[in-house]
Amino acid sequence: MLDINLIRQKTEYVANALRKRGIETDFSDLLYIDKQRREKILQGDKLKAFRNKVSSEIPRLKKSGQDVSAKLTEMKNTSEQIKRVDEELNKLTSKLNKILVELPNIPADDVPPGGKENNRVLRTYGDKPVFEFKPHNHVELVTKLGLVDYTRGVKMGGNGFWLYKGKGAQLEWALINYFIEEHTKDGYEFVLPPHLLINKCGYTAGQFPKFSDDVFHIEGEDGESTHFLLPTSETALINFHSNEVLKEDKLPKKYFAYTPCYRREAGSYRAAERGMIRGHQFNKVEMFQFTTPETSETALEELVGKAERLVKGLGLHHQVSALAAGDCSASMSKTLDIEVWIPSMNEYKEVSSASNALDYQARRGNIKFKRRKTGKNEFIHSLNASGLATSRLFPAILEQFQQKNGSVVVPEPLRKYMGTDVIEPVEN
RNA sequence: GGAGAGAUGGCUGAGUGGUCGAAAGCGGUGGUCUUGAAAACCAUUGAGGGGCAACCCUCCCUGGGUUCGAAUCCCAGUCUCUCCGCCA
Repeated sequence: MLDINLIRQKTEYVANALRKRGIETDFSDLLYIDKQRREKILQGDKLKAFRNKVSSEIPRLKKSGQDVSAKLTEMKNTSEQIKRVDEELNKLTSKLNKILVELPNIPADDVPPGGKENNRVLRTYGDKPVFEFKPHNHVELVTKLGLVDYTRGVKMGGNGFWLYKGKGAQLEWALINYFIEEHTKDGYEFVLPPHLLINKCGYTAGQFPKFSDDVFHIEGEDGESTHFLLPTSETALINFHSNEVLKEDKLPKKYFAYTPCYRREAGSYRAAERGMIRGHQFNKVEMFQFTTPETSETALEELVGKAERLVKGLGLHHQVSALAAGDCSASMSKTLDIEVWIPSMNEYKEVSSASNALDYQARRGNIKFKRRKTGKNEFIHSLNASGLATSRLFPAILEQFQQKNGSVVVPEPLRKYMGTDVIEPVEN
């Protein structure tokens, strides 16, 4: 949520910033409602001040034996007026919020304008592997190696689901273990949150109301959505401290969570993404930080650095990109992606997205900290970064580390969890 | 699933129609004392909003209602806790 005061005071600045996302906003309606609303507040406050004044006089007058019936009638009238004004005020407030809630975050100054095509590659690690044989794609590899079963996955979950088995399940779990170990070493606190969240959580994260259709909803007896399956544990973690006032010296708060992520991905099927590039469920470890406003920028660098170290540790060729404004999700002011090379697709695919939401989510979730110096409560800044999502790493590992004989070399950090250095083909 | 209890400031906890935004304690902050610290003592200490300001308004789980006036009374809902039953 954007600050209405900012929109009121720097209307052009906000409009220009949102233009970078490719959004044309006309704030005249919003500002008009805002003005009306403040007038209503003033009107109501005056009436209430009057009511309070007279109400406190009444018991005194009664005690001294005076007749107060005229005042009582007058106050009844005043109270009715107040009720009417409050009703109008409520209408204006919800009108205002309805608009405000749908506005996306303002892109940071150093975020390039435009859409995907303006994403900038900041740096690249390693080189594209060169094969002296005809390399297989990951769908062929997982089948030959018996790691992932698409047919049986679909028997259970339907289209868009797969299952891991044998060494595949172990490899998947090894990745998660590797991440957990690294984050724990870095002092992040491990959280296993609920996977079903109440709708308020989606609102705080910025997922709702606009992108409510992207997630799986759970309906109650009346057919209304009561919960939803989290599309990323960010949605859970941002709510960890909702409606709390944190102590400044306890910041930054650093967490990480492991959960599967559930997404509808309606209409996003692409033949090029068959395999495990895009499914309704995938595993992800997510890092999260609550920081003071002045430290969120360096926190973002820390998160990107951490995610990058994990990919480097696996020895995968990858790049880091700065997303253009239009490619950043609505809640985020700045996003850096880490993309890993998938040889068969001839493409880099996202394995981590690190973002700074500034106070956008904090406003929605009412998350503050007490500034020691001033004693005032301020909104915290929230940041999140995948660390990492497995569903693209798995194919990348198989494809980048495949051998001529069809086996795959296990990245060093995973070997202790796998109990093997190489995954060999199996009889199916 | 059945029965009961409860929800008040950072925390504990008083308050059952009118100087209650709210006692008291703890905690926090500042100070006195001390070589320093502790203890003790003194002072101070909720949040949000409107207004240039003086100042005013709102908030005692949420939403309605009664009343001139509600933390306090009534209705609905949410959540928490305890006990019983059932189940992983």
